[in-house]
Amino acid sequence: MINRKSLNIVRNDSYNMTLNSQKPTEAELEILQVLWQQRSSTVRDVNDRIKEQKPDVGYTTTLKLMQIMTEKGLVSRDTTNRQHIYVAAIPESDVKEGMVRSVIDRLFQGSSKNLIMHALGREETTAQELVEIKKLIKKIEAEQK
Amino acid sequence: MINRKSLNIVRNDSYNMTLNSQKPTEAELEILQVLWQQRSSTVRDVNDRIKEQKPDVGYTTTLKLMQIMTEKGLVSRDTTNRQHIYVAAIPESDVKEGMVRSVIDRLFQGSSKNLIMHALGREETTAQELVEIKKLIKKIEAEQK
DNA sequence: ACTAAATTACGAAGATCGTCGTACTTTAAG
DNA sequence: CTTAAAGTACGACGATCTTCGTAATTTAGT
Repeated sequence: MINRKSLNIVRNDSYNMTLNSQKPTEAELEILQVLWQQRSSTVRDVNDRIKEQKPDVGYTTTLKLMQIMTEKGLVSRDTTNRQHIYVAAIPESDVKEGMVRSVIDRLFQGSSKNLIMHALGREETTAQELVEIKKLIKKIEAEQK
Repeated sequence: MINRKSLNIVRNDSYNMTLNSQKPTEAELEILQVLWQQRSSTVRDVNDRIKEQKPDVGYTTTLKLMQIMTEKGLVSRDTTNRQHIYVAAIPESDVKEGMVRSVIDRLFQGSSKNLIMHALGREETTAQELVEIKKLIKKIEAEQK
């Protein structure tokens, strides 16, 4: 009677323990975007930037989020001065890779190719971009030999 | 004083009203996967399938989820017989497209190409697959002229 | 016809997330 | 030194998601 739920929790916990750094929440991702772009920022900076897209986000909301992200290890901060200076603690590439892989696994049978084919079919790729993609493919093919 | 929060809610509501059909939750997505694959299923069927991956999911959990999904319009069901028969009410392609676009917008500067380049760089594409991709590119290039 | 098993309906609990108000602390300006 | 402005800490709330227990209903087998 103790098992079902607690087992689930345990499994999910360890699952997230592994993937956590790649799975920020929606709001956390927005903050990380700013930090990746600016290299380091104060809460004020981040909040100003986010307000450009979402004008109604309160300052303490961003602050609280960033404090939680510190606990989670998503960001780290320098608290020597009054205005804490935050930096992302996980690389953008890891998050990108984690999210892309998640989409591939959940919707494209685990196949990169399936995702690529889908993306190509979106009618949003210009002729120039197709050339660049072909170039990359050639490079990969060369390496595979 | 009434505004900040309520405005946010309104915006998010209308936002979701539009995207809702493309944004199932995690658990809802798993159920939809089964329905897309089987065309139609009972709750029992779906639950059995999900248990293959997550052995601890209770039957009533799946049932409740599917009832909620019915309210949301994500699935529809035939209730003439005792065992209700469920089918997905939104096409897999819409959900795929919605999620791919979301990833592109949030992590790849809105550029399909950036996502494709990233996916290509994952070292998981075989030579054969690259050939197929090139074939598709050629086809698109032909259409673009 | 009766009981056991299977099914549906539904309320409620526990988690997480995003939100903010408020209290406290620090700094800077006069 | 006092005070106003700006920053941090933190508790709490509402929404949403996932979970399950329990009650009510239907079916099937004997």
